[in-house]
Amino acid sequence: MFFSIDPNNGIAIYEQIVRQVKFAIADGVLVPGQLLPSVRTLAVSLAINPNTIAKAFSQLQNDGIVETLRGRGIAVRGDALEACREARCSLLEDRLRGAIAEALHGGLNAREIKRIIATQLESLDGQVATVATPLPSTGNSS
Amino acid sequence: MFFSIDPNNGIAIYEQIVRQVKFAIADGVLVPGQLLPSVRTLAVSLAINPNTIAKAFSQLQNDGIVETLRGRGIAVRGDALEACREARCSLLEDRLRGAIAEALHGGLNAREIKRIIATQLESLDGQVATVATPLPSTGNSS
Amino acid sequence: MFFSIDPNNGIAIYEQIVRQVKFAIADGVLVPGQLLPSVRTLAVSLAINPNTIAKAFSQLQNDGIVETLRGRGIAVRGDALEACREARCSLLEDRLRGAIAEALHGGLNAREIKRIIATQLESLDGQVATVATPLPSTGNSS
Amino acid sequence: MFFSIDPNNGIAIYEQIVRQVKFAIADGVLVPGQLLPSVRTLAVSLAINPNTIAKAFSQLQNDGIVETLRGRGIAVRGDALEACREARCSLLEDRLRGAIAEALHGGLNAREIKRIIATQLESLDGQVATVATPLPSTGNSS
DNA sequence: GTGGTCTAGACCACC
DNA sequence: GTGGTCTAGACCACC
Repeated sequence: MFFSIDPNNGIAIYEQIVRQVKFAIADGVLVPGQLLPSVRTLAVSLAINPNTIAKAFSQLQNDGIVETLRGRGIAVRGDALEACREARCSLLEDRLRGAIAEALHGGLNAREIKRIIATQLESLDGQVATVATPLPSTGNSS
Repeated sequence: MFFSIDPNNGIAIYEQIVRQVKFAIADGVLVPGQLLPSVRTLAVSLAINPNTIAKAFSQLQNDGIVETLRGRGIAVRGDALEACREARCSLLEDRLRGAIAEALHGGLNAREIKRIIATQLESLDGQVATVATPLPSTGNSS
Repeated sequence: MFFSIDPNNGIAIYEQIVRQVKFAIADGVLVPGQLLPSVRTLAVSLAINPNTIAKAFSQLQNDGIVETLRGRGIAVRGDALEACREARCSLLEDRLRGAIAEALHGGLNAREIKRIIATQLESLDGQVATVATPLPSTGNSS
Repeated sequence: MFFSIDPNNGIAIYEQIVRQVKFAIADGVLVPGQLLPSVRTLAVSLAINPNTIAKAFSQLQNDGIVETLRGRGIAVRGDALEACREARCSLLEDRLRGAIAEALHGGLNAREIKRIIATQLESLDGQVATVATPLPSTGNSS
């Protein structure tokens, strides 16, 4: 499964799911027409109540990202890719901006922030390298 | 006032206050022995309910950062500086790490993340400079 | 209370609430800035689960009709009136159109439908006359 | 085929089929003794799951409108005409009454409702005429 | 099997 | 007091 939920990171669980579905579409992991994992399947595999999953999917439907096929499941809409790419950018930028703003406001200067970020990127990049960077020939991706 | 509260950034308001008090101490804006602004003063100036301020101060007391001086107010403890410096680092690192982790997990690679961060640093650094460090020549602002 | 819910009329309860809130705003019964009845209050007075009320209010927020004032309640937005007037028209027209289409398709002709409608209007109009037609000078309101 | 199903009009699909069968009988399009189209035929022509058709037919049997002729199919019962005429009236009246009640409750007065109805009758009557009344010489279909 | 709706009841943050 | 989120479990319509 391509979702990883942290129930204590301050972001509501259903919101984490909404974001990750959008990211997966933006990334091509979920393609237009494809069915999302079912509410019950996700609920079991993430150990989360089905209502919470349903709430996330309902919001994705409101956002025009998915559509329900009665009795069959919930599918990625044909026009979702572009919207998800834009959403991913703005969602991630917002979060990074918030974190950086707090760091600056909290008394760190740009150099210290950059050093922290570089450290985090190194340690985190390794963990997801096999998933997120399947192109070994990129050369200097960092 | 050195607090800036965003009621919609996902972090609880009382938690934002706790963090910013710790940052102010780590930064030397608040020094050991100094009284915090009163609950009422802060509530009015931030347009926030006094209960929320009180909850933040209560948590600061639990964290061993401040102490109540009966009849006088709430003061920064003598041993708070070191704890706040450590807390600042870990709090900010945690938040930055979370944001970066989501970005990597969401399909951005390190280069793209660095570009976004550089952009945010440029735009934010300018804004904060005028707000957070208004006294370039002061030397001993406390 | 200005809501009347029928749990068995085929329309979801939360959807009935959404419609009636919009109608109340369109009608001036709820005015911009005014707080909606609280979730708990409505739940008790309508004998409906609070979650169902909350779901309705959440959809009203998605529709841009209301906004939540943290800790105070949910208020009608300043720009809700026009949107609700338009929504009322289209929602009611859709439902009337559906009913008429079924009647025509089911073998009634326009004259029979008009007769039924006239009968219903007479009996129903009387019931709500004091609420819905406060203008005695209209002359031929029917 | 004399059925037109709208999967999104709020009425359950099987219920739409039940109603339309009754209307067809009331209208003489289906006569006592006549076989209904088979479950499979209807399922294909309406692009609906056979289970849904079967559920509708089962309810028609419970309502005493049709009977199963073993090995031959499902036929309109000899005494169905009168029951369907009554059912048609009450079903359509109920729906029209519901729509009108909501319109009155929602703040429209009888005059506005009548104007909407007249508009709908005009536009719908034309469309339905070509489908439901294949008699080009009728002249005054209302 | 699928999602949609609803009830019942809990905890949280904020006023 | 206020709304927001979450869990647990039920029933429905449709496939």
